[in-house]
Amino acid sequence: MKKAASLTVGELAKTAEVHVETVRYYQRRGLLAMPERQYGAIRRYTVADRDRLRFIRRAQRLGFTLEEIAQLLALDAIHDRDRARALAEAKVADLDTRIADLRAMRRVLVERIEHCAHGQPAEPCPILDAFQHELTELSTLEP
Amino acid sequence: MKKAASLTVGELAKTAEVHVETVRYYQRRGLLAMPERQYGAIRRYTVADRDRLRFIRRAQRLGFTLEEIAQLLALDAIHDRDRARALAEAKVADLDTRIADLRAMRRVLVERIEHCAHGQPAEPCPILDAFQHELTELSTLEP
DNA sequence: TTTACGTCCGTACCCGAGTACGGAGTCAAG
DNA sequence: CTTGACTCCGTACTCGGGTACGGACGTAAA
Repeated sequence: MKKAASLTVGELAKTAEVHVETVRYYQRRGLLAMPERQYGAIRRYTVADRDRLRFIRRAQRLGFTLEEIAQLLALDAIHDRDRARALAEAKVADLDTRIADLRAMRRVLVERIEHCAHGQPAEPCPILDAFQHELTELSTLEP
Repeated sequence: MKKAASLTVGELAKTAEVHVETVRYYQRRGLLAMPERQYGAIRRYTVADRDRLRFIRRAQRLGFTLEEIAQLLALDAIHDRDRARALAEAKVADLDTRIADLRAMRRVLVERIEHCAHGQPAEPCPILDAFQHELTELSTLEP
């Protein structure tokens, strides 16, 4: 059986695989709430905090900035459903663009690898020549 | 008819949509060669430089760091075919992971949008609750 | 109840990826 | 042959996303 988890900042950081300073930094940025300290005691965190922290890290790996992640997290709290949906839909469109670009890049890379495997050993393997020309029509992400 | 292009750094920057300082920065980082100046004259660039510059920007939008891009560009110059292929294959694996993560994120977001559209207007639209739990099994990118 | 380890907090520092600045040199059009 | 725009180059600054440091306080186990 597991107790209703109450974590110190160090435990929180460890289970979410970040440094304690990072937790504090996210709190300063408003991405994470700072639980009240009881009677000048140390702060206690919950598994919800840990999940939120993990979510932030995943989103970051996917290329979202902390600013964008703050927006994503804010959807949660929005009671204006239309606005929440619109924001979420914009994020989906963003994801679609990224996925398409990555797939295009992958396609070219694989093609070049095969080409390289079948070529004459004497000549160099110009894996990137193709990039110069074939990726020209990639859709552009918003700036 | 087009003349055999020879660009100044300003023209180069403009056609690749970066700032002049960025060109200089990439040269310092070794991503871009610095053409010789003839007799203390100003430097002249070619369309190949422009293409390389554009490639760098595209790769960057896809989430590669300048360091990684330098590696990608280096594949071009490698005559050790096995090594070039191995590097390219590692990049493909990296792309696969990123694509999978983005798709997982997209799936969850779309599902939540639909859920939100069908729910009772009175309750909040917890678009992100799902993220907390359903994205837990996302593959992790290398750190 | 002391000792060792953790928390709390401010402040300072670091790295990646640029951006800005300013003085001297280059070049083309008038 | 001068004027105005551009180039060259070093150095300094910015901004996002953290890391490191250090002194004072909290807490659990010996």
